[in-house]
Amino acid sequence: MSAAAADGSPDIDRIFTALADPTRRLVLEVLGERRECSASAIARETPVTRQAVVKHLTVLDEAGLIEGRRVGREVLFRVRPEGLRAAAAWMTDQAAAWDRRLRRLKELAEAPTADQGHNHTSSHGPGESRRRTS
Amino acid sequence: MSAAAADGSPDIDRIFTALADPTRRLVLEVLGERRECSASAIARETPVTRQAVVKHLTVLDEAGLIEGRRVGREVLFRVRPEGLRAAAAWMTDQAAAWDRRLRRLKELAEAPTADQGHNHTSSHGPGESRRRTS
DNA sequence: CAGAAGTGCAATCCTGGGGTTGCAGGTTGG
DNA sequence: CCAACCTGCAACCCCAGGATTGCACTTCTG
Repeated sequence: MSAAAADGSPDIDRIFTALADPTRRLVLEVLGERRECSASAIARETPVTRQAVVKHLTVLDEAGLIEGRRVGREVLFRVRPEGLRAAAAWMTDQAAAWDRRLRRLKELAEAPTADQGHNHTSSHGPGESRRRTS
Repeated sequence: MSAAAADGSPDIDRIFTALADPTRRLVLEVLGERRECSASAIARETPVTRQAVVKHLTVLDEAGLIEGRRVGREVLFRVRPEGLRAAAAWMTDQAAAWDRRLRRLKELAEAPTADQGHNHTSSHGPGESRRRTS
């Protein structure tokens, strides 16, 4: 049942993890070209064993990037554009947020700010408690 | 020198690989909040050692998601929104392509097509030459 | 009904890469 | 000039996960 992408939460982690693997992207591509496809069918036209394909399909499904339905003795998978779209939206948002900060930083640098003193951080007082930095 | 994202090619593989790691996303987030940051600074406010941070910064840089400039004795990194944007665009394109095919498939199924015979594929002729399917 | 084709599951192998430690080389500031 | 701080390798540990093999079960076809 996918376990993800059921609602509006894209589950970024699963999606990026799924998309990070080349073989998985290959499988996705094949699935994108054909309309519906079984694991065995994909395995037949890629240099990957059926079992490996199944694993990848599972990951892709959990990421909400594909969905499968059982027909007779075989399971047909198809691509789910919404998943990718959601992830794309997330990335665009992030980029926008960064842009905002950078732009702000820039115009703040150009403005004749009076108080420019770097406040020394003052965070190295007693008790480091951080991880060893070497 | 990043080695990537110099031109218009987003280098999907590097970007997704970079984004797939949680720690790397954390580093990115920190870098997104602060305007510019050194590796040591990031290491100081995350549960990661400086060396690990450096590795992640390298990966992010090669993916074109950040850029660094040497100042005095330290190297300051900043986020690069364009990289993310490019990747997002790629994903959106993919999703669109899939949508197109699925839509086409659907209207083709609804249309009263005369010739509906499944053409049997006929691809299992002589000479499999594929990998062992078990 | 028997064989072929497809799926599901479990055990195993093995490489990649995230994380750490250790040390050497540069810069900065008192 | 010396101490503090930051960066830059390099070697090493360790485990997640990608890939394979083997077998049992179900479904379709002749």
